[in-house]
Amino acid sequence: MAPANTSSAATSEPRLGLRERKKIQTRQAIRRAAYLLFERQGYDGTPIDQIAEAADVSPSTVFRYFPTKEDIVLTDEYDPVMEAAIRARPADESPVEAIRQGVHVAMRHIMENDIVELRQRTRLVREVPSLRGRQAEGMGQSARMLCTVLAERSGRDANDVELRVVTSAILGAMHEALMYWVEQGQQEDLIALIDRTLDVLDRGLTL
Amino acid sequence: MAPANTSSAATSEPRLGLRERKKIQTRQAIRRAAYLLFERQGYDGTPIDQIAEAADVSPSTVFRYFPTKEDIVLTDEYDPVMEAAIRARPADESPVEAIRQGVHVAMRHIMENDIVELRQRTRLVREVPSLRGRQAEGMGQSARMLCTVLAERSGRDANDVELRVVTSAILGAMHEALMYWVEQGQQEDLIALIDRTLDVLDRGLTL
DNA sequence: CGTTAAATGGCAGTAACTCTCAAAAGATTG
DNA sequence: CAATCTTTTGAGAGTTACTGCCATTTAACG
Repeated sequence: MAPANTSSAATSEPRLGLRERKKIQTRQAIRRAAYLLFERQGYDGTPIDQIAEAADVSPSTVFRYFPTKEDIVLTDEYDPVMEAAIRARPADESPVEAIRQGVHVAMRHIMENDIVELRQRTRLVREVPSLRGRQAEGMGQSARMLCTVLAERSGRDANDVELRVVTSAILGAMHEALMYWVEQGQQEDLIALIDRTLDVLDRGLTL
Repeated sequence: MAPANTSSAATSEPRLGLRERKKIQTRQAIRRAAYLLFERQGYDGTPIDQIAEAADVSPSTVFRYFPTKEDIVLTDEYDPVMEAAIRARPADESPVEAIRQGVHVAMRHIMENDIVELRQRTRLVREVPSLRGRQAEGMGQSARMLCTVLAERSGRDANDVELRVVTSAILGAMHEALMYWVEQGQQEDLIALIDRTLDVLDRGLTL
């Protein structure tokens, strides 16, 4: 199998050493193999050893790249994107509105690059309890990030209860919207759905 | 051991058989032993075998009572209490308000019975990632329950997106409040804190 | 008391990790 | 280019949560 360098992201970046390139490649190989096997025989039905074999690396290496099996599925690097997007918004905007814009940007980013993976991943998260649990962890991280950013904008402490409550509520709501989306067969316009979700929050959770 | 309970002794509750009583007893023994060991040597530092030994049962039995180690920590039976409380509220009350009242009732219930355990448990949940993840699962259950109840009141479908968003946001927010509470040393009045949290939601997540 | 059903304990097996160490491969310097 | 240094990899042994299976004990019931 030839490398085939599918990344296609205008490789104008600083030339990475061979080591770095191989690392990225291996990482991708493992994830690809895993997703394929998960699709075919389910998450729980796929032992790490088998993933390792399919990706042509040793089990040790799999664990080196992904500390837990869940991490193979749950790896998004969109937090920084969203963070940047929010920072770019005017400081007098309401938290909900700022986050709305941040999510819009991150969403467009995802849709362009790997919407297929988003579907697959969300489906897995929905079905496998341990993944759902792990993702909640990730949301905790995102929440802390949002708190920090919003704290700067509003001049509050990043540990302010109300601030933390706001971010947690928003993330909880959006997660639920995502789940709804996959349950419905991912037909709806995701951005519109998220907007509706944020509207509900905006108007004080009235029905 | 002689039966001794047969007729004369007014055994308070609907007379449980010896079997049932022993089961409850065993369950409690395991949990007590576990909490004690967790306190002393941490959650991850305490293998099931040790818990079994301390509770004077076999490891098999531990797994029979608690399908996972996490379940030893996370077992609350307050959902039904809250459900009943919400059902008792007038149907024209807003979701947030109804849940507020439901939480009040459940909280009082907890405070009277096992506030010590609440502290210990919440502390554990805060510290141990796997527990946090598992608890998120539990919140999912609670969310579905709330959806069902609120659906009846509002005449909506229990699967309505907005309904689901509302419950998820509320639960996410309350969870965060609880975390804040333990972080601050559990000094504040928990009920007041939760009220503040719900107020934030009520006014549309403005700061 | 004898029979039945449930709870228990022990044991073997699986799978997700963790640790350690030696070999292989990329980077670096003379 | 060779020698050395550093990073990545693979292999093996060990831990622990969990699953199934079967024999034994123990409560329930006629």
